[in-house]
Amino acid sequence: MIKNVHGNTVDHLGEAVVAGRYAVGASLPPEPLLCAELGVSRTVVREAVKSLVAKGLISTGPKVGTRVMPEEHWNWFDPDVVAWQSKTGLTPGFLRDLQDLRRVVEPAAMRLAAERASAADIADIEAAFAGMTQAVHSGGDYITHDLRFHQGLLRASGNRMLQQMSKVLGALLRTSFEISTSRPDGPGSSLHLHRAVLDAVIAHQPDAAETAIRVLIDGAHDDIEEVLASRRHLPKLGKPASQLKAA
Amino acid sequence: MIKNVHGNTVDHLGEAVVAGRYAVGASLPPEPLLCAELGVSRTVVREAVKSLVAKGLISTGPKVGTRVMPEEHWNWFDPDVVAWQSKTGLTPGFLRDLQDLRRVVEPAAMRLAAERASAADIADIEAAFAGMTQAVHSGGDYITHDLRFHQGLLRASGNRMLQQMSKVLGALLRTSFEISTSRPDGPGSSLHLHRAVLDAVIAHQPDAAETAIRVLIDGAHDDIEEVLASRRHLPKLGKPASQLKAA
DNA sequence: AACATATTATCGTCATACGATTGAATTTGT
DNA sequence: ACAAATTCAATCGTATGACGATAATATGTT
Repeated sequence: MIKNVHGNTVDHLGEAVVAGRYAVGASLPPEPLLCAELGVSRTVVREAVKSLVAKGLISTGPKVGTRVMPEEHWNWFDPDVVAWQSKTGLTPGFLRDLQDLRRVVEPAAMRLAAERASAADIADIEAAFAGMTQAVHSGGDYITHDLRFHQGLLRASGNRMLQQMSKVLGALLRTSFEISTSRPDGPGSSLHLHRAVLDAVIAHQPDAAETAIRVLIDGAHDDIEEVLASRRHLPKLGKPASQLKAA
Repeated sequence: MIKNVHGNTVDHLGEAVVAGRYAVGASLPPEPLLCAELGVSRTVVREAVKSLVAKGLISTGPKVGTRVMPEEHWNWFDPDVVAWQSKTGLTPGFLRDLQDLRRVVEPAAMRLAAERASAADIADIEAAFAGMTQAVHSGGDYITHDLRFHQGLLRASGNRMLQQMSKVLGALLRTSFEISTSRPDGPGSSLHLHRAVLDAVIAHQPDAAETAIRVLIDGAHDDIEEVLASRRHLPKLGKPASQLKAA
């Protein structure tokens, strides 16, 4: 998946930082070294560094170098940051944060969606649900449609901030999906739960929508907590960071 | 407030984009023109542009130029983006989004804070509250301490994402403060409401903490809705975008 | 008119040079 | 010997010029 030099460099450095390859507060190699390591010009390295600064991952200064900022300064709602974290492995702590967030945000968002969803919103969500159904029955890409389903619901809330959380929550949904596929019936069992949410939104019933999503969330929550408890000795979940080479 | 050439350029361009100086989908002037306008080198312009791309405000491409992305693509949890929006004027729609968000997030965060606040967290919040008290009695900077108060509470929730919302919510708190100062007693009347929240958190009483913050939020909510309703003819709130010159 | 081709505007990348800042080493004074 | 002022040096910050890559537009051909 080759994009362009800039994008690759940002990804490479961002992933390295998020993966903890450099300790918080420590300095990255000086620009000339990074140029040599990555085989790109200083221009590219500098612009990539500026991108990471814009995402709150690092800070720079003359003589002081490029240092890793503390994690609470990182922009955790940035899709790239979340993607890098997902790629290097979701820590239990991060998963717990995501679950807290989801339990706070999604029920409230479903209420709003039930009140304000437009016809176009509904159509999008219906299409996503159709995709989920088909994926369960005839095989196919379930998770993509699942993400679109939840993303559509968040969008239907009509709130810019709530909508932006779909990218972050997506990381949680993906993990939850991976877990559910490893059990009998897998995602199929939750199809009707999704349908209940959508029906409530279509019927403009905030209470019912909130209740329905709570059932859905609690199920996923239990699944994840179970895995978290059983794998307590393992530090991380998700795809391990493997090939860190680029150039 | 001169910082450095890069920071000024990012601010200038970011503010211009957020202020809607260029229509969504439209192109900014080509790099050479921007260099001339801002009186900086192409290096600076390019790095500034990359920073804005990282925040989701714009996108670039050869021959296509640098175009403004649709608002739902902007990273609304980025402190800079929020600051630029606050500076150019908070639209009623944006304020409503913020209020929705606050009503969803803060009560839940208070519950978590009541369960997990550490001694250090409490000390921070107490210090902020002391600052608020002093500001009311002997005059001083109330809003700064108020922001620290709420930020401390969010931090005490122990959740990375919740904590990051303090910057965004800060824009709402500032507006709410500006409104409350224009009435008798101003912020003084809400001092005991803040105290109630803090006491509940110290006593580890999630229910009480949630109830207390709800009272606080509803008061601010009513104030803002009142202003929004009475100023319906005015498009925006907050400091109007005035000096857009830099260089 | 439809399609293939050439043109061109604009960003993408590279290379080099020098200025600015700041942490650390060095000197100096007491 | 210790502290304060000074010098030094590492690293990022900014400027400039050049050329390659890409894609929208114009041109030409069938």
